[in-house]
Amino acid sequence: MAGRAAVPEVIWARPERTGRGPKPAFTRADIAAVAVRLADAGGLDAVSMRHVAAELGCGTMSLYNYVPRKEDLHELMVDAVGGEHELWEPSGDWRADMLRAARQTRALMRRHPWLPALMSPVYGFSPNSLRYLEHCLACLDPLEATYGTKIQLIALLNGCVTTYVGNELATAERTRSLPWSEEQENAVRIAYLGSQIASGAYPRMAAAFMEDSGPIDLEAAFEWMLRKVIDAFG
Amino acid sequence: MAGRAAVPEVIWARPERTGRGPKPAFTRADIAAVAVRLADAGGLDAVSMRHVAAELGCGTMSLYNYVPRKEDLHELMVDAVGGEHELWEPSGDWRADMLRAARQTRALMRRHPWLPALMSPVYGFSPNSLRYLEHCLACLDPLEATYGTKIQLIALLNGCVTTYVGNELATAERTRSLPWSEEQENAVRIAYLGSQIASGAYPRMAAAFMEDSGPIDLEAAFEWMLRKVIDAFG
DNA sequence: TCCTAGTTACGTACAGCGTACGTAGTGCGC
DNA sequence: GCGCACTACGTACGCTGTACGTAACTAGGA
Repeated sequence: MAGRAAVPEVIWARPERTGRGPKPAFTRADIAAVAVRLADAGGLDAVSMRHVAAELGCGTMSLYNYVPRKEDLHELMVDAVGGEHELWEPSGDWRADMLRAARQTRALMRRHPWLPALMSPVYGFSPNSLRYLEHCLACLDPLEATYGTKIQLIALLNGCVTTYVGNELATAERTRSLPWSEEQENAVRIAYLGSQIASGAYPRMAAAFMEDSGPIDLEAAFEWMLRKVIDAFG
Repeated sequence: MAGRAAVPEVIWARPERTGRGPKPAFTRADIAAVAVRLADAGGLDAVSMRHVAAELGCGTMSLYNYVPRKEDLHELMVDAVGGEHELWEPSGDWRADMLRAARQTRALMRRHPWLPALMSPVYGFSPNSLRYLEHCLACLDPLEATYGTKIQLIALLNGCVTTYVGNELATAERTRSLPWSEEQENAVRIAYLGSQIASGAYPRMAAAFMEDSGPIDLEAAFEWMLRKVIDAFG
């Protein structure tokens, strides 16, 4: 009879404390905050059950009283930073509001570079995710469309932002614990790409390389992408 | 002096064999094929260096002669399945060609459900990725735009497909090694979502739930999303 | 032709991971 | 006040990636 439940559980459905026995020493918010801090400082790899427990000042296995599986810890983290979303009074211009939401999400992800890697539709039910989704729907009130369409718009936009920022951050995160720098890694990859292009097998890529459109403006590219997606909805 | 290089390396820049010493027992293609087979059968978790080596019939550490880091094994895998892309003669209608490419990518990801998780811009330099990118650029010849814009279009489209299919597959992959089924997990999450919505805190989500738009047609939603994005480019 | 240097092959070992399980101790509800 | 549900946590298992050392092998240079 001991042991973990053999049936799936949503951590949000599990009450934080049940009233019997010693008072829990921490809240979920405490735990999430510690995990987020560790991830911000040392990347997702720094978030291990042992490490989080040590930082909280308790034994490793005690953590399992609060967080049945590591995945739930991730869910707590996503929800915690989701709380950083600052909502606003919908302006009546849904396009502008969607832009604003996307920019905010991007800022959030740059503050917490591990976030894109944890983004999963599975985590879409956390309190702060629901709060954010409801807010976006409110912003979309002026758009004449079914809720189904609106939710698709939100999902598509979030997906694009996640992909976009994830790409921006991928190398940085990847090289965090490696003995060489992001610049070195990029240089090596670009050198290889150049050698391939020089082989003549990829004429259009070669042309793209020659195009020399000046320094890439990540900011502008992001805005451009957002507008394309938003415009697609009328 | 012994030990691995302290400088980044691209596996594709490293020759498959150098001519001295015993002949290698396997090719990269062999290794990639085994890893892909394991991942198809048991998910990404089944792809460990030990497991792959065992399947190849060699010692674990021998594998490191071919693949310096596990990450490179992933890169091999992505490239290997990228080879499954069947290219075609550009039709002259770039919209149709992009649709075709996206559908093919989706099919590829459904055949190899671990693929979305490994999709990273970092792997964009593998031979088959370059081949695919060049092909897409050829399809976009009729579109009047800079190569920079075209590459952005391709990236955006790939990102959307990855996000979309990744979302479709996330739960399935996640529950693969769990003691309960995808359906059970979904049921629990939806039950929780329902309880939250019933609380009245999310009126628009409640309305969305009530909307009852009939059974969700994933296929149609995917096509719809593609058209939206493609149409955004004119 | 032989020698040697660069490879391949692979066993051992280490640090770290998630977490199952067992055992104490604590305090609320009956 | 009794009992039970809960917290706390040490130990242990099987797994991971991979550093390192050693033995076998073979192509290139003398």
